[in-house]
Amino acid sequence: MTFIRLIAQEIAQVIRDRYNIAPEPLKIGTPPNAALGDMAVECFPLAKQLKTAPTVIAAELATHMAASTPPPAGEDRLIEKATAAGPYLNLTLNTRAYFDYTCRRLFTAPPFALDPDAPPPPRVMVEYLSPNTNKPLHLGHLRNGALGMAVANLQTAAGARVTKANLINDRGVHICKSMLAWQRWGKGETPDSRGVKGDAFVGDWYVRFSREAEKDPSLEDGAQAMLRRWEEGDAETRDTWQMMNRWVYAGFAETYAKLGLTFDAVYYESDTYTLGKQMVEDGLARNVFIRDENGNIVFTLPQDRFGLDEKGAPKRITVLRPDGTSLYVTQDIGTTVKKVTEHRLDRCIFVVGSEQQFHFHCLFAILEALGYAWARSCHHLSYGMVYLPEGKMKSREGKVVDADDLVARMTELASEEIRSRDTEAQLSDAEVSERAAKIGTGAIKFYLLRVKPTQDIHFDPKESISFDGFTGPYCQYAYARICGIVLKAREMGVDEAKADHTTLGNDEERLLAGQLVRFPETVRKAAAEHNPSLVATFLFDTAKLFNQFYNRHSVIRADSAACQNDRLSLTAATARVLKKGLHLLNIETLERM
RNA sequence: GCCCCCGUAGCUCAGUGGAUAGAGCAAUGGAUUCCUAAUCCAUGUGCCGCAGGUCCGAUUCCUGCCGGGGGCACCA
Repeated sequence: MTFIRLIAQEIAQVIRDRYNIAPEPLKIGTPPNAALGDMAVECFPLAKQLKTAPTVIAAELATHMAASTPPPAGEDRLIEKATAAGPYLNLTLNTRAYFDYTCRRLFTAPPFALDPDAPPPPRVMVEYLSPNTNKPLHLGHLRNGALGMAVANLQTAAGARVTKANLINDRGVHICKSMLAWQRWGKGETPDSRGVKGDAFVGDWYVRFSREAEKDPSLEDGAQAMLRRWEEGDAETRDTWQMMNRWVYAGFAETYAKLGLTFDAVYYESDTYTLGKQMVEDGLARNVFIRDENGNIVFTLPQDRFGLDEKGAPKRITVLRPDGTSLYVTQDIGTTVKKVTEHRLDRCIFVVGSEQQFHFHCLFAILEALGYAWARSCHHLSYGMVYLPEGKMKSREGKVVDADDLVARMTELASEEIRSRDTEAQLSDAEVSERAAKIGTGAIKFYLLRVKPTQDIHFDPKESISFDGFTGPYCQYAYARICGIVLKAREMGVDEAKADHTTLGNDEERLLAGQLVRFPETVRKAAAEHNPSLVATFLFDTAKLFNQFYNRHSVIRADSAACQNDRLSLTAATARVLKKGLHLLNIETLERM
């Protein structure tokens, strides 16, 4: 049971005592300043329920609590004092119970510890990244990857059994373009012979194709012809395709490793693109689909959710062409059913940009019409675009922020920063690059996750990404600083296991505890809403509250041994929260910075 | 035309049906004999896009409008 729920429970009991009603779920907030108390109960919902002014209720509850019999000696009540302030009931918590919970029990309840009574965990697939194999990853993929990993981690924390999937778009005319350009102008070069990453190598040929095709439009026909040869299984075409894809995968693997992107299942569109046709045929036989006047098999979109078209007729989408060739949605029908069946999924989360919202609305409506009950728990995690100052990124023109370049640049910046404070040059090159990698990628991931997914991001490469303020490194730094304190304090014999938390209670300590105690609810909410930015802002606030505490109070130089132990205990609890939270965002922690 | 997202401080963004709407950046000044100054403290600005409606109370919910972005299948 989380701390906030314990508080709510205690208040609910008081309300039952006083009014003989079962209150609606209570909202526990924080008073505007620490002097008022640790937590606040809003009495507005009760006012509605009891048909009494909220100010009267707050006052009556405060009086009732003051008059009630204290618990037996040696047993702590959570709420020590309750004061009415207008429509609010402000609570001052029992110091010992408050900090004991914060420091000792925060991770003993869901979402961090399994509830023995919980039903079996749902099986959830998070599908993310979904790169094309004709070019390297760019900033948009970084946002997708950061979101996918964080959402998967949050689902796991919330008790799900998660499978992370990557559906690689390894076929199609865009890949043929890279192949064609390489065949025509590549002179047998390879990534090795040119000394570049395989994905960058293939991407260069894609850009080259686009440039050449502007001068010579017949190249487009050449790419189409190559796609036909690919579909016919032409050996030479397939060989080239496999070789170039292998180069790309080798490049991707390096990028994944740098960013900590991992997958439990990989699907290739070359395997799945013919799926779904049979399901469409079956659906046609069951009248889920109809054949239109042009011979297309079409699906009529439910009017209640999709409205009507400009002519006032129900909207339709084609799910299979007259010649039996499939479409985007055809293969997604097949692929989704395959994934759900293979992994016995209860839910599917698709991390894909907002420009594909219509597609997923259609896909889910079709799956539902086909009779799949799980279709209702499919979710398209739609996120906003990443813009550059000059507008939308365009791979064709090479107008993108390359993922590897950005990682390299941020890592280099971090590295300079580390060296500038390593004045005695004691750090080895290996140590510097290890720290720089964690800080550089941490900055990027935090930057991409700190805004809610629906928000577009305007990325300014000139300003780049900062290490100060609302950033990943700020949170990492607070953690590293704590590690320094813990190390030093332990050397001095300070022992948080001996803490009884009775010496704590100044404003900074209370505010910090009030923050830490809300971590489980924050994680739960972030998981439920698929919104990692809630965790990012929470971590920043936590680090900030810690820094404020740090600035005014010393652990090592505390007045008494008891206080040293208590403060070390609170400090260590903060470290656990920061570490867990950063890991949820797939950001690494460092013990020294 | 229809659908989705966004509109809050100079900039980038949080936020909530309820206490005085907050952070970061940028600017200015200050703090280190002391646990890491990638830190902390102080100083300012807001018709919360506009107009209605619901409500005891709306920046938050509803409707309409304005502005920006994305999408509207037979490309993926």
